[in-house]
Amino acid sequence: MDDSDFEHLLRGADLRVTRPRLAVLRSLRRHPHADTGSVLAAVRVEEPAVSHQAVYDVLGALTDAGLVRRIQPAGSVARYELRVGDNHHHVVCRSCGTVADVDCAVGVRPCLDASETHGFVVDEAEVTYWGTCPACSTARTTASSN
Amino acid sequence: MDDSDFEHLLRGADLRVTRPRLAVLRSLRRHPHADTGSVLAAVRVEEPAVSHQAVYDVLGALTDAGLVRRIQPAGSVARYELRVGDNHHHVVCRSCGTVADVDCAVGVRPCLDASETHGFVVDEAEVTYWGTCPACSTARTTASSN
DNA sequence: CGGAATACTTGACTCGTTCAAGAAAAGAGG
DNA sequence: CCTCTTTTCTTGAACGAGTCAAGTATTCCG
Repeated sequence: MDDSDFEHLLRGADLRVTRPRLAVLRSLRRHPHADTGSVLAAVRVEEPAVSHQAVYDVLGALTDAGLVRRIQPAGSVARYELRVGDNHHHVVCRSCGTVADVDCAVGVRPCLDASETHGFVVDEAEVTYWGTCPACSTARTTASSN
Repeated sequence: MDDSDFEHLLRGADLRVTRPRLAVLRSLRRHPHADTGSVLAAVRVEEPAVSHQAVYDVLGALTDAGLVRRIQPAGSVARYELRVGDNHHHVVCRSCGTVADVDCAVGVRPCLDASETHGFVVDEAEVTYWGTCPACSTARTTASSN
């Protein structure tokens, strides 16, 4: 994924190619699962004049176009990632909020066939694994052994 | 689940039995998946003097004690339900936000065994099904056929 | 019934996100 | 290359769920 790929991605989605948009995409390539604030900070390293509203707009437009995916684990602000279309899932650390990708355990569309959905037409099954990340596990063990 | 059950539940969790707490529990019995605002409104029907902060505190205490479960689908405010400990899941309507319960499709702990969790110690797998509820499906079909 | 601990009220405040209006830039067509 | 229309960005204010803090009231143990 280099800049010309990003450009094609944008044009393919009928979106204009702008410096803020390229900067947001580059930032997400470097920092998957970044929240809006982090994206804004990263963007401003290369494009200091970009407004926070522009980042919200860009992330919204990219999400609507399907170029990025928005996730929002309970208790967290919105986070974004470039990896789309492969129905992967996420592990979230209860302690520090860190997010990591998890591939599908059961198959291509795990758990998508719910037993009884009360007449809902289901189009996506999102799995969130909750637990403790390696760093927080270590910290906790170390602390309790003192 | 009557009031004396609620009372035993609270005492069993080392929580004092108070009018606001009973009112919150009754409200959740009547309206599963209610958000804080709805709970507050329902509580005030019977207990007009209860503050919004009290409802936040009560819901927090009940959640910490494991008496209620907090869910928060992306884009929604926090919602609460009395049904705990059975690892059931939820369908959420993309259009109106309505939530319904879904029992486990695969077994008791579906998808809990993620293939590769990057060293995370996973203790829960939360599944959120996204789709369209019956009411919104009907509305959409009707509108487009005009 | 009295006293310590817990729970609630009040009111201010934070922060992620959205709204609105006008200025700037992209890119199609000439 | 230039102009015009549309989209995108800037600026600045506002919203709302949730939290913080200090003081008052309630629960319930002994």
